[in-house]
Amino acid sequence: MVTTWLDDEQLNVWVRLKAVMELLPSALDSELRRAAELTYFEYYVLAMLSEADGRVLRMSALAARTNATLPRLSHVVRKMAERGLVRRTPDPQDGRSVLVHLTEEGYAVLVAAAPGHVDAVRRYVFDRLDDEQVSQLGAIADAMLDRLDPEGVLTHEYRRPADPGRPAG
Amino acid sequence: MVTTWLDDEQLNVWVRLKAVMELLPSALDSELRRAAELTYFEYYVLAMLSEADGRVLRMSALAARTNATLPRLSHVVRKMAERGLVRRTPDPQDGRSVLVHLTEEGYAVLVAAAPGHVDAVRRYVFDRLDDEQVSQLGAIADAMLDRLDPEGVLTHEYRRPADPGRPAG
DNA sequence: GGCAAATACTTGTTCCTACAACTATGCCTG
DNA sequence: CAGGCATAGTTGTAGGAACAAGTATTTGCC
Repeated sequence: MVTTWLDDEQLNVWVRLKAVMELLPSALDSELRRAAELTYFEYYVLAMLSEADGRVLRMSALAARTNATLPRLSHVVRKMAERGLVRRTPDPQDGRSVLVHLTEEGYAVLVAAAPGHVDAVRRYVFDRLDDEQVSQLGAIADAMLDRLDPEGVLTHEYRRPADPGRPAG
Repeated sequence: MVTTWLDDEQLNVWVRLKAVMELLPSALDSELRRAAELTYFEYYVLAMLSEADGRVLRMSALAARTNATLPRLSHVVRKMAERGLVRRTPDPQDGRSVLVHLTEEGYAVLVAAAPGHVDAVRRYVFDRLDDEQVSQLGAIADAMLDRLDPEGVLTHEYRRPADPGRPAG
């Protein structure tokens, strides 16, 4: 371990980055709960399913895309199934696996929630950034992800030219 | 509500920013738990106290600096007091308030944990960024904080010229 | 083809956090 | 110098996530 301290500018930047990481997710979570009775996490479960072929994913694939542990996802999906947002079926290919399907109702809930969520993302993130800063932020995030997620599990296929599928966000 | 969709680049950047916000805090939390038996939150409780005059803060001031609710902080501080990391005393100025003091032991734990934590921050955040990107990131975070924390409660005094106090992180 | 190991999930427990209700102290107003 | 209101914390309860253990299915190997 090298124990080099951060210089003053780095320390300053870190304090602000840390503040953003604490405030932004909870701000978005609040808006989703209020407007759509969805948690931030549940929203992205629906979003990931909506982007998948046939709107179906196996539990483990869904867990990877949402950065969830399997136990956590299992509990959440059970409750979402009780609400009718998703449906679970056994995988005919592999009896150990469970397929999670996005229902019509779940898709409708996502479509209803998406504009408000996207609007919140714009307000909090993009409104005050010019085009150059947006592309700078992309490069910076990429650099960090080299260390944090070298496999690109979470960025999925978003490191290639953008997937225009809607709704995403 | 305006319901403008994000353009492709914005969507791409958002996916990556979101990934950073999910992975980075938990990566830092893991390292602190492993190396120092401190949560990310507890570490910053100690850090905020260490930077305060006399290494003392009132509960409400500490809650503001750590972005915690008072109930949450109350529980955590009670446990940290049981471990001997902090000490609580009534405020002679105001009988409603409680002063939280950093103990020598708490300071020692912070000093022992800081190098590893700072090292992790460097590895995950700064190592792959050049000086220009660091300053870009500072400006970008500032822009977001205009909306997220207009009062600057969390950035405290870090928007002014850097406070060289060590250890911070 | 049968046994061991690996995979894919589920269930149960524990810890942590948020929200709500409560207590105690200080302030302010008539 | 009351009575009412605001402030500062604590405690209790309920929901969410992490970790550990258990179940079922498939795969690999002799």
